Amino acid sequence: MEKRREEAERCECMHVHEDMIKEVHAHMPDEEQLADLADFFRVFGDTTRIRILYVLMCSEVCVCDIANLLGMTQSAISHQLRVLKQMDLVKNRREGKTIFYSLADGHIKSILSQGLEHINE
Amino acid sequence: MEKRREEAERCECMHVHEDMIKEVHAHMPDEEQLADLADFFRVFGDTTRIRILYVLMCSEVCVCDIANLLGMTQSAISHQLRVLKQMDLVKNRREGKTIFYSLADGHIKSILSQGLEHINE
DNA sequence: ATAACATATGAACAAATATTCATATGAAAA
DNA sequence: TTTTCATATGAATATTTGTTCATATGTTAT
Repeated sequence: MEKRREEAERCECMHVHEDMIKEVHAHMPDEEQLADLADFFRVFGDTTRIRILYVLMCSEVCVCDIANLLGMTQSAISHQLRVLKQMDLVKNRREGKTIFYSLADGHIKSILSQGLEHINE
Repeated sequence: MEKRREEAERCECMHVHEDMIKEVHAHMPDEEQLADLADFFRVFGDTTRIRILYVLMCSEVCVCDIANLLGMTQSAISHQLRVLKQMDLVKNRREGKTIFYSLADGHIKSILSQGLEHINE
């Protein structure tokens, strides 16, 4: 029976109160904000990007210096810098042939620190 | 020529000072910490997990209530709760057949808030 | 014991992602 | 103008990831 099949995946328990359901929905960010939040944190979810951010914490650096510092190809770094730029975590500035990248936002450092705090218990 | 090929990907510029290179490496977390950091933030990089965390901010809830609240299958929620648990973001407690989940850590809320702050500029 | 229910989990699949390779762009130097 | 160099980008590929489906585990009630 179809009905049984549908219900197979749903459990019927309901420990939660009516007003709690309302509270949850009241505090839940809307779909767009949720997506933006996830996108934002996903950027920090890659060691290459985190390394780049740590480099930029020290100083403004050009793409190829980052590549050399991290021992990776220019292309890989460039692709990741684009991701970081799209998320407004870094900004850049041209000087002749060279393009210098720097942190766009002061509290990037504090977000990474909080992450470190957590993983070090 | 092999040499040309190798160098094709590496640029030779070096705007960076010697002591800067040292400073970068001094401040850079080691490989293990980088991986842990990335793992930690990647957990926040999915809307389902973020939604679960927002639910748990309101109260301790059982798996199937979360599933019902979010309109998702029990299995999907269970898989994600495992991820959250592995990362020590949630804890659980058994009461008969039911297993109640709750936030493991107070500063999860503050991390999400910082994320929201950033995306709202 | 057996049935019923809440949760967990392994396998399979589709979608997203990071890197590489080859090449394009854009600026300075020759 | 042509070459050179720093950077960007599109396509291809391998890996990771989220969900589903089917089923296992573990607890309570019958």
